[in-house]
Amino acid sequence: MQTVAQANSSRQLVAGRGRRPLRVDAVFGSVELIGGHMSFSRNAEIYGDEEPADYLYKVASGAVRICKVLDDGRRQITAFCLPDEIFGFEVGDVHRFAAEAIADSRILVVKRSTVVALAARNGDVVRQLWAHTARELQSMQEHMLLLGCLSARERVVAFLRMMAKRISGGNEVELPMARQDIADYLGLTIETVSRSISQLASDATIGLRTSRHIVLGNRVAFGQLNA
Amino acid sequence: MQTVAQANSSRQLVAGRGRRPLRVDAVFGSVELIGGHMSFSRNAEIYGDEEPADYLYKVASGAVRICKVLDDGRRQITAFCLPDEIFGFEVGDVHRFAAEAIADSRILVVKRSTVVALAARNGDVVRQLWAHTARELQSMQEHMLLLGCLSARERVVAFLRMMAKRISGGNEVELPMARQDIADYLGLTIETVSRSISQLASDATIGLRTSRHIVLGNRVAFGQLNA
DNA sequence: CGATCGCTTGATTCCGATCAACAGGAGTGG
DNA sequence: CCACTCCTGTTGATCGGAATCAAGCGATCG
Repeated sequence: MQTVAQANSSRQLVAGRGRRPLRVDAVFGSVELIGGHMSFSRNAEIYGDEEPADYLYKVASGAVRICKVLDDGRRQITAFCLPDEIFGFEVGDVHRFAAEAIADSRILVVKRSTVVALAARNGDVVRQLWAHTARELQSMQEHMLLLGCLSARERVVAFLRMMAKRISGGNEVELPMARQDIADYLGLTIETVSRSISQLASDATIGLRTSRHIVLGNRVAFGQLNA
Repeated sequence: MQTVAQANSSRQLVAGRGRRPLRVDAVFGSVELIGGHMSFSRNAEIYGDEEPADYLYKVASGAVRICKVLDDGRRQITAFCLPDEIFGFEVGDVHRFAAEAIADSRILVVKRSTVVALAARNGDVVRQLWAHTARELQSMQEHMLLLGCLSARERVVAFLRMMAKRISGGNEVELPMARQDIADYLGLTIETVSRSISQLASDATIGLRTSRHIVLGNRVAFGQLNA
């Protein structure tokens, strides 16, 4: 991990002092340049709910879940973060949700103070942070639609389609997360997720190479919300 | 509705040219100064899903629902907007959800281009927009927890507590929305909402002055997530 | 006044949760 | 190596909470 002073000199490198203003991705694309990196093994906590938010993170490899657990053990996963994606930056100074590694992961880290200092001087950085928050907001809204309206089967189909799009862009996925994580993301139980996937497979709506390796049929790959 | 030129002169007024930088609320607090206003009757659409996002709105009186309807008629309300609250500003140029008046409402309106122009020149404006988006994100995440984890009764209690806090700050609420809106917000049916409220009343967990006027008992007013 | 709307309540159905058992690896240690 | 356990995922049986279907009530309105 670097000091703020070192990060500041990096900032000038990134900003290209005296040249054009920072372009989109100037911060997020350059996390590698100004931060350190850490490794987390499967199920390790990256940060906890209510902990101070001192860092900004970017997935280098592996995958991360953003979640919160209620007193009685019920858990909701609000998002999965895949390679190249950013997480952990809060407007306040405390994390509202926890972040945990789904698989063994390498995570890039930048001090929050570095980003804040950057943002204080450069409006484009703030614009990027804002745009990033707005994209997160959008996917949360989509997810609320899923949680509020869709049946179990529909949720699983929507999930598989989304993961296929995000991970491979095609119609074949290697899921990085366990069934329990899928269940907690979709607001279902592990049994219901497993059953839904089995039924989709026996419908030939999807193909199951292994339990984690799934091939989407054309209906699922290109259809609308309903399967 | 004013022109951009007029709005720009307002900007200088608000910014206090040559003085301190814009304070928090410089944009949102001054919507009255730089925009127009419109009236909407109950159930009127303020803007639709997929429509161009040309304006930023602020509730003067009444209340608004932010929602999306699926092809088959299933509807999810993602948020309610109460007096003094802002809605309708998107990062992209298209609305992702519709906005409709819940009750007869007066809505203040500012052209998006005005805000964008302001933001282009003033970093604090961007910071405010970002902070606003971040607050929205936070409440969406809380709502996902509700939709993914809570039982019907728990959802209704959480909803009543939230509305009481937002509207009166105390333990008594006059709900501005119909049961159907509550149901679509909580991911339940109207019958389940009605039944839950009736049961809470017969438990003496809440008091029902009228169907919309609700008094929260101390357990509900100050308790945690579970009722 | 009938008609519509918002809300409530009752009866029944059904989807997903729960409880329970088991199969296939992966890792561990003798 | 095998026996062992642990972990993940699947499947079956049953239960229960919320959805659905249906009816009725009071208020508001044309």
